[in-house]
Amino acid sequence: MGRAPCCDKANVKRGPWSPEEDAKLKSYIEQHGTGGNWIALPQKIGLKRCGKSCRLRWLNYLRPNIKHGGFSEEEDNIICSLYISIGSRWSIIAAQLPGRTDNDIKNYWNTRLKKKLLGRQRKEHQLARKSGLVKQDIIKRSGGVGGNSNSHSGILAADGQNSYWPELPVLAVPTVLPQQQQQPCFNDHASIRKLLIKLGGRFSSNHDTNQATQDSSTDIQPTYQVLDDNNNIPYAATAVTPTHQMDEHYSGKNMQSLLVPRHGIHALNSPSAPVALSNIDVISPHQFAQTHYMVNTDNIDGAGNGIMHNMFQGQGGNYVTDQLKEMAVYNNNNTNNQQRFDGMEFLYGDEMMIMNNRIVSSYGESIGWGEMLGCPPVASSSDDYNAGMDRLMPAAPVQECGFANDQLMSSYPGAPL
DNA sequence: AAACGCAGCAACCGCCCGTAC
DNA sequence: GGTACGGGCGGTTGCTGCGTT
Repeated sequence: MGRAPCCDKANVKRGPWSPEEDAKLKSYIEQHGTGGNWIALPQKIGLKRCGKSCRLRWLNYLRPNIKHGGFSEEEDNIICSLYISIGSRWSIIAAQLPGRTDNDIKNYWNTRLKKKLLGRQRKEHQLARKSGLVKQDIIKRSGGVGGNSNSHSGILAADGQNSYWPELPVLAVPTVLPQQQQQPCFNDHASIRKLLIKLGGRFSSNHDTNQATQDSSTDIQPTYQVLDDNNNIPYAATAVTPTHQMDEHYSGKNMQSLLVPRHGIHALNSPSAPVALSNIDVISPHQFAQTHYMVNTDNIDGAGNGIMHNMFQGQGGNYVTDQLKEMAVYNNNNTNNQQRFDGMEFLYGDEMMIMNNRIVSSYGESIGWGEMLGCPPVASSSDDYNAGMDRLMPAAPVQECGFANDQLMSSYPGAPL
């Protein structure tokens, strides 16, 4: 059944907004708010516009504190990191960048970042061809699945060099897939994400491509925790952003406002990425497994306590909270796995499917979530989970594990409800 | 100087989801 | 439980300005 249009298209004005229209809309909303009904709003103020159009105009342009253009390197990195994690969910990405709108970020991605990425990819490809044999040898010696200790590398490299993105574990997939011998095709999210992973997320011009090709597979770097004065782990942007390069928003006095509140959202046992839930799984498969699902949503205060409020002010606390809750639990739903797995093929090759919670590759192998991500496959309780994580990452402290609720804890992939 | 092509961005479109009835 | 409706979102379109030929 079709839907009735939200407005009479014949009688509404379309196209660019005039200053007069802007002024009308802005002054009305500032005085009266939206009244909870965008459809009725234009009639109230005598605008011949569709309600949806008014909403967009307000959200993307007239709303206070909107920033346009001038994206920083840090913002680039955050956008790319989140793109890897969650794909083109621009509204969630926008929630991480104060003053940015989803539309702005979407446009920026489509018109600039993607091209920037392509430019780097060409360089990478040339270098990869030169160093391909050497790299394979190093991967072989470094141990492959599980035994690869670089899978929980940290925010900063041991030598103090920036490691914008933590390294990803090298999985025991065929080292060179047929597709990888060709120029990648960037016609879908998955391909772009694969490239992002391959590049290690380094978009900064001060990162030369040599560095990029090396540290994605060869460096074994210690983990650094960035803690605040109260031994809390600050905002997850540190995972993608060296502390000394963080912009003012994420550093110094503002850092305090970004701290995860006690008993709030916590990334469990995440050595390098203390990930506030909203940052989801910015980084490594370890973190993808852990931070994505280990969420004590009971303690998320949608009304805006602590980090949630500070990060999402103006976004509607409950909205973001709900988004995050959704992400925290989705993996319990097999039907969602396929959708959510889109773009994660980089973990196990291009051809794969999910059968009974196991990922089956085109190579006839089957691994569980936990195995694939280097995590305990099943945690039936918080103790089990912690034990498993201790085994895997003994050096990584558990910060404020929010195990107030076993149900949410069990949303770890493969865990029982 | 004119024509053309391209990049950037604002706005629109259509679908999905949550909610009220 | 089914339907209608509004809000929200991601994808796409089309306009504008700038650079190149």
